[in-house]
Formats: sequence, C-alpha cells, structure tokens
Amino acid sequence: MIELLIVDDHTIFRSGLRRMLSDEADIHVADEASDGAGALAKIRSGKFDVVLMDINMAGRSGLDTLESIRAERPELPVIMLSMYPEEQYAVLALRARANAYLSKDVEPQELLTAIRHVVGGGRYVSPRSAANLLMQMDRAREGAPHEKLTAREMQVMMKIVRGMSLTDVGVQMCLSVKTVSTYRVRILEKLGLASNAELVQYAMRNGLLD
Amino acid sequence: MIELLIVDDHTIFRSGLRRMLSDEADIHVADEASDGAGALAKIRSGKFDVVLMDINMAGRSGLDTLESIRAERPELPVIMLSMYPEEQYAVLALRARANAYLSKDVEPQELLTAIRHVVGGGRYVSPRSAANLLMQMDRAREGAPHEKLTAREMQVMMKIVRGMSLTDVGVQMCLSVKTVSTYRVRILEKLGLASNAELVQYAMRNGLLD
DNA sequence: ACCTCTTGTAGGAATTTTCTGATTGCGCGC
DNA sequence: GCGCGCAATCAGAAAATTCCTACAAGAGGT
Repeated sequence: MIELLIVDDHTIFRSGLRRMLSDEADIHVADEASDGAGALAKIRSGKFDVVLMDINMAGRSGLDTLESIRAERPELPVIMLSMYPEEQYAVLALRARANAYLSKDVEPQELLTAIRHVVGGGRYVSPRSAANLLMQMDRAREGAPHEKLTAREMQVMMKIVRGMSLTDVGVQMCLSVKTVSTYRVRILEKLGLASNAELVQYAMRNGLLD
Repeated sequence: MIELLIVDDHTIFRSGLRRMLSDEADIHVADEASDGAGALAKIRSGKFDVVLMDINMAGRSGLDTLESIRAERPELPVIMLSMYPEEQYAVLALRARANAYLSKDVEPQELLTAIRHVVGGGRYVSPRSAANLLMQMDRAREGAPHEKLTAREMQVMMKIVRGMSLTDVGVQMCLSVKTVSTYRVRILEKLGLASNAELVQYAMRNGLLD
C-alpha cells in the first residue's frame, strides 16, 4: 500500500485528488496539508511513501518546501504539480530533485503511472512534456536570459513583477528585506535591466506574466 | 434537486467538485464536460438547472462558450470559475451574463451559497470582491481609464513606466519629488492599481508602451 | 589541495519613496 | 459672485529601498 501525502492550498483540488485516488487499491491518501509548513510537520512523522505537492502555493512556495524536504528526507519521492504549463518551473522542480513534474490537467491515468513510478525513488516525466522540457533545458543553456536565474531569484522576480513590495516578499519568504533586495539586484544584472519597470516589461514580453 | 453540469478541462478539478457537492442533499452533479463544445452538446439536452464552468479552458475559452450558451438558453444559470483572482475576468464574465463569478480557491461553503443563489436566475457576487468589481464596471463604461488622467499625470506616468525614478522625473520636469510622488498616487488611484509593477502592466496592455 | 565563482544570506548607512497634510488658483454651477 | 472641487504644487516625518559590503558553503576548474 502506497501511503500518500497531498499538499495543496486549494480545498477543491485536494478533494479531487483524494477522490480520484480512492479508486486505486494500492494507493492510500494518508493525509493532506494546505501549506508547506504543515507538510513538513507531517512528513516528519515519517509515515508517507510519496508526496504530491502543488508548486504554486501561497506563502511558502512548493519549491521552497521541496528543498526543505530534501534536506531532511533525501529519498522521499516527491511529485510536483503545477496549474500552469509554465515549463520554467518544471526545469526548476526537477533540478531541485523532484521525482516528477506534472501539469494539473494530466489525465488521472498518467498521475497514477507517475505515482507508482516514483515510489522507491524513480523519476517520471510525462512523455508529452518531455520533448518540451528538453527544449527548455536546451534553451536554458543559451536562450532567454531569465532561465539563468536560480530558483530563488525566479521566485522573487515573479513576486516583484506581480506588484508585491520587497518588504512583503521578504515576509512571505521569511527572508530579510536586504536579502530580497540583493536578489533583485542580481536579477536585474543577469537580465541586463535597470529598474523594476523594465523587469515587468521583460516579464510580460517573455510570457512570464498574464 | 438541483441538476448540475460541470465544465472544466482539468479532470482532477472536476472530481474535486463532484466530491465536494456529493455531500449536499439538494444538489446532483448530473454530468461533466471537458470542453466548451461538449458542454454545448450536453446543454442542448436541456436537463440541467445550473452550469459550473471554468473560465480558462484550453481551446475554446469559457467566455466564448458562455456566449454560445446565452445565445441558445438565455435563462440557464451559469457560474464561472477562475483560477486567478483577476477581477478583469470577473467583469468580462458578468458582462457576458454569467450569473456568478468565483475564484477556484473559494471555500466550499461559498460555492454552495452561489449555486443555490443562482438557481432560478439570480446573481451572486462574492462580498469580498463586490466593491472592487463595481469600480471596474464603472470604469468599463467610460472607456480607457487613462483617458481621465491630466496631461501632467500622463507625462509622469510615461516616465515612470519607462523605468525612470521619481527623483529623476522630478529633476527632468523641474518639480519636487514630492509632487511627482503625489501624481503617482493619483495615477494609481484613477486607474485602480496598487503598485508601479501593475502600472507597467497596465501601460503595456493598453498599448502605451512597447 | 587551492583558488575562484556562484548562491544564499544579511547589516548599516545613504537614498528614495510614501504618507499625511497644506496652499493656491481656476473654472463651474447656482 | 461665492463656494466647491479639482489640478498643481510642495513640506516634514516615516517607511521602504538601495548601496556597499561581507561571509559561508558548495561547485568547479587547474
């Protein structure tokens, strides 16, 4: 029996997963968490075989949480889900040692395949998105400048371009404002920009915002 | 018994709704569709009392579909759901005669309230977003909001969205920074925005920048 | 092994921006 | 022709951001 932990801040989505998985004899949704902190606490109990986590949660993001999980339990299989087809995140997630990355609109069958595949530490990438993903990784090697940003920098950038103040970003990410400000400087440097306004323009032109 | 049709391209989300609604004695999820075309076909059978539809579906969008539904069945209550809290969509949805607009992360209770409210043709708007919404609608009536800016405000706005600092704007325009800052506040107020980042987005979306 | 570069993290000081009011003049309606 | 609101302007205090600097841990090259 595969013991599963669901981490997602949308109640409806958690229910959906639960229901879908309830038909499977070998999978048991052992518990749910609605944020990263809750997830970490539950994971410490050590009774899960797989974690299924949303990548875009309010507050502490999924990627962040993934890193914390990796710090404590390097072998625990984690599948990251994303609402958006933002493949940038896929790259980041896999680099942060997620065992799988799936869009939330996958067919149930594929999710099941992924779950069974990662139990024991394997990795799974959707065939459909594999090509896409490789392309992204290729581009990361020389293409769009923002793919050179680290996960942290990307998170900060997205929050900034959506209009959050540095202070709020700091609070939400549990970092000093100074740190956030440093990230901002590095982001601007890496992208060759000079102001937040240009950053927002960059984000819109590169489809990071809409 | 309220007969309900769910339209959403995310299988998991459909399951989540189904599960959530299965606890309600007076509501019955009669069928599901995964896209607009399917939804229209099912609606022609005429056996639904309410349609619950995602606004952001791949392919034919929810809004599109809503218009088709209205053409055939002007009285059928339709509730639009969106992943994003973006109020712009809300306005569009309601203008296209949706009976309600909700973000997908609403509490289940609120969704139930909305469903019961719209049966029979009523409308429901989340109290939380009502005020915001009304403001948007007012603005929608009067054309592009930035046409209400004074010449001075417009000048300042353009310099800001191009990335100039308030201080530099002040120097260039021979004004105190304080004055520039005051203009900025007025611009944001008039446009219903909350930050420079949103201002830049606004400018780009409205062709003021490129 | 050693050196260098990158990443994640911040502190203190220097600036910039925001907030909270104010003042003045100008057109507009009654 | 008086008051009212709006546009343009700014000051002082308070808050946020930026600048410069630093440092430790890890990755990577030689």
